[in-house]
Amino acid sequence: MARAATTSDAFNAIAEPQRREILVLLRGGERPVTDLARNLGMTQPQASKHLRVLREVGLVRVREAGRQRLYGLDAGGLRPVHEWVGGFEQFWSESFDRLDQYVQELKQARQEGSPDDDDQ
Amino acid sequence: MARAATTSDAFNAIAEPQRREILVLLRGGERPVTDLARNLGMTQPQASKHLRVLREVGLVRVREAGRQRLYGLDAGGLRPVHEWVGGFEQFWSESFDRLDQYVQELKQARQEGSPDDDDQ
DNA sequence: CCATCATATGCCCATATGGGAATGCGTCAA
DNA sequence: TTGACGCATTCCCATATGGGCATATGATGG
Repeated sequence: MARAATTSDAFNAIAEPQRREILVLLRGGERPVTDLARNLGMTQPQASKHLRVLREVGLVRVREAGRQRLYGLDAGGLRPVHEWVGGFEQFWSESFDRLDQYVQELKQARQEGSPDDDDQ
Repeated sequence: MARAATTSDAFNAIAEPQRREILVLLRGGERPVTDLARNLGMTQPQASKHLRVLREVGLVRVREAGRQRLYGLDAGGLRPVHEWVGGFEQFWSESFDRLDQYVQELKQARQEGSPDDDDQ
């Protein structure tokens, strides 16, 4: 096998720097392909290809607008990534002495978060 | 060019499922290569290769222990990933209560970004 | 209906990947 | 010293990538 498909995962999709840049740009609102391409200094076909990957993974969404296709952010797919990485937070917070504080923050985050609670 | 090197980035390193599993296992403490390989159902050479990538990106650390090499987590490198993805949190948390925070970040992003912008 | 703009695709290529298998080493036990 | 163990490295291979370029498809304006 070769490397896993970029479209297999949000993890794989955001492994590409340019795709990350696209997502960041889209945070500012919907944009047509050409606009993205210009702003990121890439050719239109390249932008289209990256957008396709992002679309297949469900990180962006398209909306037809005349002869343009407006791409918009659909960040839901990033949530799993955030959660997975978050599972390591305690390991990069330097002092293990403050483990209790960590737990507190966890609890607090829980209160703020949606009422739905399940843990991994 | 082909795809970016897996060793170029924490983003790229964790794009591989098996590498993610390794990291999760290491959360439980240091482990020798063979142990990891067995636990994850992969061959020893495979484990070694993955560990090498993780090492080069700085996500794991080795410690010589007799004829074993104990690999341990060094999660610091995951922090940037967590932060980057966290920048999208407001977009998947449906509560608009945080709208103000969103606006703030938007402003900040604008300052950082190039002033050049035209619209469709 | 035709010229043009906005996108998506198709091709070709160089590259690095992850898998498999074999092997090179350093370390420890007898 | 010899043999077994633990791990890293090297080769070979199939695959999909991202880049560049040309072109097909669609919608728009005259």
